[in-house]
Amino acid sequence: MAGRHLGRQFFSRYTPEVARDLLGCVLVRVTPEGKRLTGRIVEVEAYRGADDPASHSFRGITKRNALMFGDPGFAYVFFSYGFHWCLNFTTEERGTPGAVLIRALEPLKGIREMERLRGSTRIRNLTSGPGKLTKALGIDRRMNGEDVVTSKRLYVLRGGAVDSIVSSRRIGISRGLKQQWRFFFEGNRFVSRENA
DNA sequence: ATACTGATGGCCT
DNA sequence: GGCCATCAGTATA
Repeated sequence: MAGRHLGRQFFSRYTPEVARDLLGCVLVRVTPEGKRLTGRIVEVEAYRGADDPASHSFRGITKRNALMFGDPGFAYVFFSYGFHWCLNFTTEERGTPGAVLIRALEPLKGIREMERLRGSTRIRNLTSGPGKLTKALGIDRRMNGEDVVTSKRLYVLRGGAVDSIVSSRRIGISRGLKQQWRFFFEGNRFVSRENA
């Protein structure tokens, strides 16, 4: 393992396990202007394949979801509700679909730049949702397919201390309600919402 | 505090 | 043509 960088093998596991282990890790985004923006991951959701009706990959491979079927450790960025981008990291071995949606961050560094990109100075509102955090980090379709294991502009550092973890149903879906595949830090003020 | 709604694009049936 | 892995604003309490 090279330093604190998350490696390929970290992502090459059962998706809910990867999701839980991503909590507390630090997401790093280096913008085209060279600004380094970082945030601690405090809320995630796991999505799998044929066993998960809420997943984009439930019905098999398509042009959009192909990354979920490929190698682990890549960014899967999709466009949501006509407005927002959502950031995921692919998981599981090649051929087994999976991805972890990054739902909320606790801003650490580059907060001034995040405020600018986000058009808001309310820190609690900066990255407390999947669409908010992509805007704050300047992430859009250009990051789709980025190899997070080798990238210099989008990667993840192993976390330190871990708080108390809670799980719940996933947010904003109507199927796959039985899986408790949303994980977040209990009581963290940057989580998008406490209950589901 | 919670509830509803409009905006808006792409994917899938 | 219907359905979203969302957010901000407005309305009601």
